[in-house]
Amino acid sequence: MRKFEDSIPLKLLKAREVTMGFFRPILQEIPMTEQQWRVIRALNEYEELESKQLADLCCILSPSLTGIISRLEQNGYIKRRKSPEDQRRILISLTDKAKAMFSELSPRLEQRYRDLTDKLSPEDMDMLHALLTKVCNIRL
Amino acid sequence: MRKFEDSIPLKLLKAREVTMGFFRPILQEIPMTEQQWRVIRALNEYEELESKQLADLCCILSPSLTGIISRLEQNGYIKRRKSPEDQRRILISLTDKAKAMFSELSPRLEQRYRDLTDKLSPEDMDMLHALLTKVCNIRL
DNA sequence: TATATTTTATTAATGTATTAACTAATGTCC
DNA sequence: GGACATTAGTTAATACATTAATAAAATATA
Repeated sequence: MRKFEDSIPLKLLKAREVTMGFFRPILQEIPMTEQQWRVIRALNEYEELESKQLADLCCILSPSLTGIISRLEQNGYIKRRKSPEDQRRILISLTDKAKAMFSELSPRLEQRYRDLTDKLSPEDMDMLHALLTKVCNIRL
Repeated sequence: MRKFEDSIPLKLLKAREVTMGFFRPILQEIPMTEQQWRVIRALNEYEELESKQLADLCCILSPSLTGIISRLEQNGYIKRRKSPEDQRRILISLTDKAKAMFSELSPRLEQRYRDLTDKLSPEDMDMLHALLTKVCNIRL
């Protein structure tokens, strides 16, 4: 039988832990959780998003996102408005404060990302991206 | 600048979500959380473990493990005793009830694991294992 | 040997994960 | 136009994640 440590889900978890170790110290300075930062980063790229789109992109379930959104709003990092066409939908975007914070933090985090990816060869990185994409597209 | 979705940590998270989707329905029948099952699986393989070893193997932080252990104990799945040499350490092992439950559940979960890994070629699986091992060994 | 330091495990406080149940708005069918 | 199902978002309940602080046992040091 396969060994405990040879499980793909467990190795994915550990790998993620290792990689997040590169970024957590910087995020703590704000402080900002990794989930909050994921939301900020997605909104920085897509300007305005519905709650569901945000959940999908960030890999966060709706009930969790509800709390994350409201905390980010309390801290002045995001704005919310109802969609004109569909009153159920909520449209979310960054405040100027969030954009400023993003500009401050982003370069340092990008540098860390380079530090991280530099530990693997470019070929390994490409292969890793490709394999993870394949895994993400597996359907039960 | 690299796109939001191209982040390795995010892809690791999504890949893990996809893979866990194969097992969650079965664990829910007990019910048993994925963290609890990870602890059960580790103990099934190593017989008896200290709390810290368990945390390391399962990739669970000590404060989380404290709660998981006590819940598993309440449900009659694990036993705990103090280490004779070092009164700080706690030694944890499975009860007969847990071993029986493991024998019941394990074959179905192993089948799911095969279903999962069969979606990739053996070469891709080997490559994925190798790359994840490399990532896990990266040090800040 | 008394004190300081380190280590293991826990507690506390806040935030997120997961499932189920719920509300409200939209869409569908007749 | 009203009963129906569908969808987006929230609430509730329980479990886990993360950091900091703590208590107790072992170790190191003076």
